[in-house]
Amino acid sequence: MRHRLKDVAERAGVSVKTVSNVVNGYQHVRPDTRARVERAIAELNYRPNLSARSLRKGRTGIIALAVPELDIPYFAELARHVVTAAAEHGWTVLIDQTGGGHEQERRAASGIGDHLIDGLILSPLALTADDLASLDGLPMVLLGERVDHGPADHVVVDNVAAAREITAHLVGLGRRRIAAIGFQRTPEGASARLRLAGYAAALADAGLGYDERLVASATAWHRADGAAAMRALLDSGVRPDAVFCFNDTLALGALRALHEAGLRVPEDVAVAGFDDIEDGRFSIPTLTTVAPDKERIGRLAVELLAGRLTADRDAPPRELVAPHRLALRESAPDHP
Amino acid sequence: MRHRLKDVAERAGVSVKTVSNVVNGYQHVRPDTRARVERAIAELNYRPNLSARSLRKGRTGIIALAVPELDIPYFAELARHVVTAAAEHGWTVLIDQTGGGHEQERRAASGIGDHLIDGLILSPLALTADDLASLDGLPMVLLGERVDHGPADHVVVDNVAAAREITAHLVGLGRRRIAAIGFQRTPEGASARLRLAGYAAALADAGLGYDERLVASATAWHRADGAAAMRALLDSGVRPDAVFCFNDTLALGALRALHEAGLRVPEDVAVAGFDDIEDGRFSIPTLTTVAPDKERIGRLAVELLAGRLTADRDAPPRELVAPHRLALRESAPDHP
DNA sequence: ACTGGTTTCTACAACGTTGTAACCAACGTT
DNA sequence: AACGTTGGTTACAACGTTGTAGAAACCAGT
Repeated sequence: MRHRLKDVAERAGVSVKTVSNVVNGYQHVRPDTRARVERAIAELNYRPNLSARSLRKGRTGIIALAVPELDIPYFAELARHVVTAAAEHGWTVLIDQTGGGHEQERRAASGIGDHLIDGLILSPLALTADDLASLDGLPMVLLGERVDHGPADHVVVDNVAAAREITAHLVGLGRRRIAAIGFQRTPEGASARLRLAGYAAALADAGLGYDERLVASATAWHRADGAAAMRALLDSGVRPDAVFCFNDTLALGALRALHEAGLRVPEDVAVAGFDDIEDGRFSIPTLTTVAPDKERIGRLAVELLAGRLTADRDAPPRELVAPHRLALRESAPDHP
Repeated sequence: MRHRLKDVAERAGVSVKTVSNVVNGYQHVRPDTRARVERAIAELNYRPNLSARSLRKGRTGIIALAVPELDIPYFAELARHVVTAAAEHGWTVLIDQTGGGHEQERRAASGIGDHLIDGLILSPLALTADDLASLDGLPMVLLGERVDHGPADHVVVDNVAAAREITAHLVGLGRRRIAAIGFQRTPEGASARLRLAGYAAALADAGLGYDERLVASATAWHRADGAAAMRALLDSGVRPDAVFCFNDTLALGALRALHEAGLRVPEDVAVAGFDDIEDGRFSIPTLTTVAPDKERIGRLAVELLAGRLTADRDAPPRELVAPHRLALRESAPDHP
């Protein structure tokens, strides 16, 4: 049922290579030859065999996007943008879930399907600079935190600045006991550390002391963890009047815990998140958050990868900063 | 930097095929030969070239999962389960977003990367039986609605029964003016039609009339559509005391619209959804919903595909029904 | 030593594609 | 008329792997 170049060639009465030339849009083919070949292709419903093509060319036309979890909305939204941007380059995107595990990220980085992908866009949680250094040269772009100036391109948002801005916004609302949810002591917590730094900086800017008891950690960044952390804060008796959660799912969990505790948002406690996921626009109350430009992040990542794949294979690693803005909604509104 | 079987063979002092045998776990290789080859493999960090392997074997080891949108949480969650189940069969899953468009689904079904994937799990919105019939034989499993007994395997949930049960639950709460959100007149609305049928059946069971004005349509099934439909219902003056939304994101949007209208859930209006996405466990209020066994759906789909790929290539198409249950939460609680 | 069977290994071809080099024909230029 | 140039086409080899067939070595059991 599947036909090959040879079948098309026989039917069109030309050589195999001529058919190949037609398929690949080679210029110098006589119009009537081209027409004959195209008719044969259509009649046989010929489709090129990509395995053979990529064996021959050394390229597959597939890039991989490896994210910790697809059912974290931020990554799902990001995936859509990467797929869109990649499509413009004629690439198919293989989406891989690493689960955030160290070993799985290593596997992803070391080539997933082995020679199956031309490049990788990786959103690492657990990968270290050593890991990266030990990998043979699969062109790679990292999203999120830089892995200590590892040897790969990066697309980042300015986590410190963003966290500082949104914390400052809470300060501007007159809040004084501002908690933070999402700290992680583990090596995976690179983003957490940066966001905490921004939070602390904003407090210092405002002349507010940094109170360790207001900082709650969260192993993962799911809704359940946010709810648990919020409950812990409330139980500990440190009566916060605002919370900055290090991502939106944490914040949605916190909203839930506050609701269960009978506290009003934003009147009693203002809540802010990070990521600007779709849910936050419809939650009750809607969620104030840092909105990274995900579309831009996806596009920049694809373009960096495109660069690696064509021109500057051994250019020094670049780091691009994607813009962000604050999305002020009900949970911590524009003015007090 | 990339090595081939030949390089390993030379280093180990054996033939290329022997290395291939070692790599593929062939039994009859002398232990010391095997050890020598394995050392050479490790020293060279050899990785098989999957393009070459699949050209030779006619199999790639990749299956594709094509869903309308990844940032609809239901599909993201489903994707995770499919990936997990596929991994147990040694398959890599290429995740593809069709956008729900007719043409894109056709493209996905007709082979995405062309010879690149061994099989396809497709969650179609717009595909018709004619489309399927016209496709050459890529092994395929369809999720969700059957496409009018098309020639492919299916994994479904019993939409009519599930919708009937959850509507009956609303009836059981004493609600009498039960609205439905999510109807679609387009060909894409197969699920919508089944769920509407279940809704209507439950009303009939309870001796309640079917009132067309209580049925709101929604082009897509996003939060924004749910909110808009809910607002339209409220504005139309048909004062519903319950709403069955055809999926959870619609329901979350409806919750939002009810909140903005100053109505209490469930006191004034009970709300039920369909899908049991993570969000619904943390929304305010938490969401009563139909919980299809997504883990099972993913697993069944992979196993049907496995069957197609090995034994029964031309067996008659099978349809498997995945179980579902009701998850009763605050938005339409257990008892009135 | 001879048989038949198994284990261990190898040479070769083939999977379907494209890059290379080479060919012929037609053309315009000297 | 000889020349180079370009357009259009083709034969061939190669990409890295594995299936096939078979050779060589080994092992009993006579």
